[in-house]
Amino acid sequence: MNAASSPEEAVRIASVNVNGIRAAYKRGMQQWLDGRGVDILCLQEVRAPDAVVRSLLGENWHIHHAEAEAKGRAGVLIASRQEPVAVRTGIGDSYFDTAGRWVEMDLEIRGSALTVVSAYVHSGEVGTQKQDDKYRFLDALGERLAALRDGAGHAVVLGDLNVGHTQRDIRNWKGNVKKAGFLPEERAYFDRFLSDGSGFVDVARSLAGDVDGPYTWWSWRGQAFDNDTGWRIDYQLATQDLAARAVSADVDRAPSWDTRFSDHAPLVVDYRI
Amino acid sequence: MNAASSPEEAVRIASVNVNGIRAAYKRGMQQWLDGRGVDILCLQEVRAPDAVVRSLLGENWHIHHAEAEAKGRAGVLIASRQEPVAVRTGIGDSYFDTAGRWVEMDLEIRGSALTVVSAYVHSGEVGTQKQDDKYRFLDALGERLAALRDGAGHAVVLGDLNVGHTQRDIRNWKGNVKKAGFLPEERAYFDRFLSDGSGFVDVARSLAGDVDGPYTWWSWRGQAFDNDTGWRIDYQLATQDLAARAVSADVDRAPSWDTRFSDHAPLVVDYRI
DNA sequence: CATGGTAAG
DNA sequence: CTTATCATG
Repeated sequence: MNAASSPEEAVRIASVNVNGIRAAYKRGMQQWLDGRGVDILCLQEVRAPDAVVRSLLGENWHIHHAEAEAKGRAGVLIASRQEPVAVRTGIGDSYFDTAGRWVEMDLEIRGSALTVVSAYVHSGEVGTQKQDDKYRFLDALGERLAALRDGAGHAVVLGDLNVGHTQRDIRNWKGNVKKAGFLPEERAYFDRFLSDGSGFVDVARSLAGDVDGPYTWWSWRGQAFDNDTGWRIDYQLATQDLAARAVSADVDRAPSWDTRFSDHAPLVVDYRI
Repeated sequence: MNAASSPEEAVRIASVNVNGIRAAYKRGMQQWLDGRGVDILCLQEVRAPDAVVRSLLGENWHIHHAEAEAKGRAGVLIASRQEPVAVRTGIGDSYFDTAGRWVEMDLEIRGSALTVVSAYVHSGEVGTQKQDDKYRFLDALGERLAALRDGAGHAVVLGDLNVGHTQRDIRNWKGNVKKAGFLPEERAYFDRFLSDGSGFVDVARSLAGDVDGPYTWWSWRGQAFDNDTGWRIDYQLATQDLAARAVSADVDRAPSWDTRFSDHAPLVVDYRI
């Protein structure tokens, strides 16, 4: 784990799929947060009513939270130490307006405009409506990326995007080419999202280089965590100028199975703004 | 807790609402059973598939188990160390044939015929269908008691009958006169079941005498267990001759909250047959 | 293998 | 406050 506060002139942004914030807090998420000096905390799969979320996170945040219509499902939020300029809910396709999968926050950081998006893409399941919904959501995500790229300020779209982009992003890629999360059609979306000219950079991959992982999700089942049989499906996709200002990207993999507070690990990036 | 095996020439019959046999085993039911020398074990609210039940109880029982049609609900069984002469499922009213609330086992104990019934009466809820079902089940129970009384051998109808008979059977009877489990109409059934001429005796009451309790159920909530705010709703109703042969009736109240394996305590009776 | 909601107790 | 099931991940 890194220093307890972000470096001078840097903003620390963390993305975590908490898989139920109540369970995560029971398992020690607060201790992680206390030691991490996060400026902007972005969560996915919050799975709790707003009042519960606010009482868990405490008073010292400006929270923008979008619950799903279905109780106990999905839910995304952005919690900022600094007051936001604006907040929005919804990816632009009204079909997803009550899905609890997309929130945006505009901030002004030392004179620079920054838009942060916390996103939770569908898990999907081949041959079901869920997979259709996932593609439709990814379509909308592509459109929103283009609009953000064409905007004035910095932007970072982060969260659980539920797709492994390349063979380096999944431990057992050969066994998963027909599974939701590593389908060729899903991966092609990410080829487009991250192509030259897309205006966006996969910050963790850019800083880690051409290596396997680092993974951000491991099944609870079996020995997946202990064997590091994981998937890199949590991302921070930053506009080019912002990505160039990223000085570190860390996956806070827990030291052991029983110290995990979620099946996902936090992805923490420091941006020098 | 009593001696580890039943006295010579006595048969030890235990009744327990386990509130889910899997949870009960996790909480240490096996240790209770190991130390108790039970000859005939009668369970209610088993709430598990037959294969799971048999693997938990092990090989050394003759088990007659009636699951409910609805998975994870109700379920009663009788497990005997000795091979039964016959087994039956169902109280006689076919409406309850798949309810998982009534099983019978005929045994021959040193030349005497003994019928054991494990019963799980509905909890009921005032003003709902559940209360109607409870009364209908109690009607059938009354008819079956009469038939057993008129039969040749000994009989004991035991289990979670979900009614407190008298003011001595509920800690807070005044607060519960309008609650299912202590309604005048429900209590009147027990007046009839246990009247002179009914042929049946409430063994635990008969041996305990005119005292408060001993209770057999305490809500999981609050301090009900620690304060002994309980209900006596688990019974062994024995035919007169058999009841006269009961030498002890013990409620195995756990020493502390966290050593309970169910919200009900076992009711263990030794019959000198 | 975990999450939360649910019906039931 | 606990049980098991359920849909979801």
